[in-house]
Amino acid sequence: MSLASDMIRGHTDTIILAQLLKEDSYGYKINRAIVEKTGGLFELKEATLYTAFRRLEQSGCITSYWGDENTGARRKYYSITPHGVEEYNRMVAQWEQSAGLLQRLIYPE
Amino acid sequence: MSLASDMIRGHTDTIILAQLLKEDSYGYKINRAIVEKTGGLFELKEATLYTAFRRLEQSGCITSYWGDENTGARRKYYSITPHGVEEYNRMVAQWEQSAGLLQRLIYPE
DNA sequence: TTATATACCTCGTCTGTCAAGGTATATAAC
DNA sequence: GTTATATACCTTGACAGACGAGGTATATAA
Repeated sequence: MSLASDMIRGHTDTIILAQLLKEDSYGYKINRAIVEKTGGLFELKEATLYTAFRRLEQSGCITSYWGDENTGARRKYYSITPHGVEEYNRMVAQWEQSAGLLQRLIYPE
Repeated sequence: MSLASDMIRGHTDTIILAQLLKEDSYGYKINRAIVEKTGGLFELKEATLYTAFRRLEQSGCITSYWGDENTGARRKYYSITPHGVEEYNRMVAQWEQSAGLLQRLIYPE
């Protein structure tokens, strides 16, 4: 595992939920958006991405439906649920808190 | 695992090295310093702490020696090595980069 | 002698990540 | 026609870090 991944570890769900706040989307597109936003510095590995979708759907944070494209590969779309929005807000608050803690901890004195 | 722990995951080594930059120290004291610095909001679990010491010593980032207390429980002191300092600097840079990436990723738009 | 604080350690489990593999559709190149 | 690339989904098995639960030992205070 790369160091950057270890740093992002635990935030995968938050990142995905953030993408879904704006509009429904599907795995491939979400990953492209992440790569673009970070200027190619970060991407979610496919296995990680689809594991996260399963986890989020099981916990009621997202729901899914198949798109009705009549051309190209099929797409599975995801929607964020009200519970997902709550969880998102909670996770962002957690991130802000733990980022603050780390700032205090990783610099000497 | 608590959410906060998952956020800190991967930063344990950096936190420990940061403590050792100032002076040699031992496990129990390092943990107390962390609890104090974060106002009790975070602590390293003992199993995590001693796993990290083993990992850091094996990778040449720290060395250890037994203290010569003639009272109380024995203490195992750790020193950061030049290689450990390098690693620390690398990890801090990584943290700063990934914190920036996350800022861009966890907020919509 | 019982409790608390200090101080160290290990074992086994859990969870998130990811390499490696797979399937299927559409387009462009040769 | 077939080979390559892009799109788009998925699963399996292994790995690594975190940690609950247990253990050992010393000193002091109740």
